[in-house]
Amino acid sequence: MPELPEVESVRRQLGPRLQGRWISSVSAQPQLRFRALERAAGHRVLGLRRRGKYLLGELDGGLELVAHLGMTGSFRFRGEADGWRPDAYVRATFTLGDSSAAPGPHAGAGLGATVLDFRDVRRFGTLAVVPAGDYRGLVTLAALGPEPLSDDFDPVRFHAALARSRMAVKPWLLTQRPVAGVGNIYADEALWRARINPHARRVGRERSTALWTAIREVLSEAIEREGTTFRDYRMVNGESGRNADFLVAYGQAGRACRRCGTALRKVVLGGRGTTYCPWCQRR
DNA sequence: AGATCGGCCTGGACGC
DNA sequence: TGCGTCCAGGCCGATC
Repeated sequence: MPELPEVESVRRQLGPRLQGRWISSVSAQPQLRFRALERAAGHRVLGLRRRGKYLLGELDGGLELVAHLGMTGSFRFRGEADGWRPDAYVRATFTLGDSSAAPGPHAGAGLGATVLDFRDVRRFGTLAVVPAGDYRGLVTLAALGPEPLSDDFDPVRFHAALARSRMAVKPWLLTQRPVAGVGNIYADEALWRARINPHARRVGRERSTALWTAIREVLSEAIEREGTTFRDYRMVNGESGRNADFLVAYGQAGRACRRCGTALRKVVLGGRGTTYCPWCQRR
């Protein structure tokens, strides 16, 4: 399930390949979560940024291509990465023209055209073309918290927000409001590291600072390993991330806690599987 | 207004 | 073998 490190790994491979290129055409299956995709045709990609789990493609003409990988979304270039061929799960296809070529109906349509496929088995992914920065209808993106690896993510403000919230700390993290890009895997990992019970509704300053640190560490380390692959997540070059072997909480229920040896417990919290150490992370 | 819950979507794991 | 059931979970809209 792509979270910040996975999306960042995709951005690093995709960005240089898209920058400066024309989108000559777009085709897509009708999807509930696709919006105005055809408006991207004839526009040039000026850059590819990431905010939380969102990829933001800056297009000329004041447009923006917003992409969210959902649970199973991935981008692949046609014919690359061991001869990738589209299958029934390719939901959208972008045909790209040269950096130098003028945009138009034929640009990039000839032999050697670069074709980018968006594959998404479970259709939880989002693709939308909007006026730049206009996130009406993308409520999570519009209210997205600070980037965890930037100076905008401040431990004092983080603690103040946590103190104001009356939610359990884990579902609160997953709202994307206190910090952008933390999903189920890295929430469990960070809470384990900071020794905080995922059900906790009150967290002291010391512990909240530990959580602030843990979030940054867990995400940075996962980026270095190019993300966590269980089954679906792949980078643009088709390779898996290498972080799965380093998880100490998520998916480890029943195994001995690395700190104290207690069997890790799995519960459902806010509708999501949650694994924690009932001893180290006691309330 | 903030918190909570159900729906979306599909393949794979599992039980009988 | 084959069928049915359950699970994974990010985001969004409805409801409390």
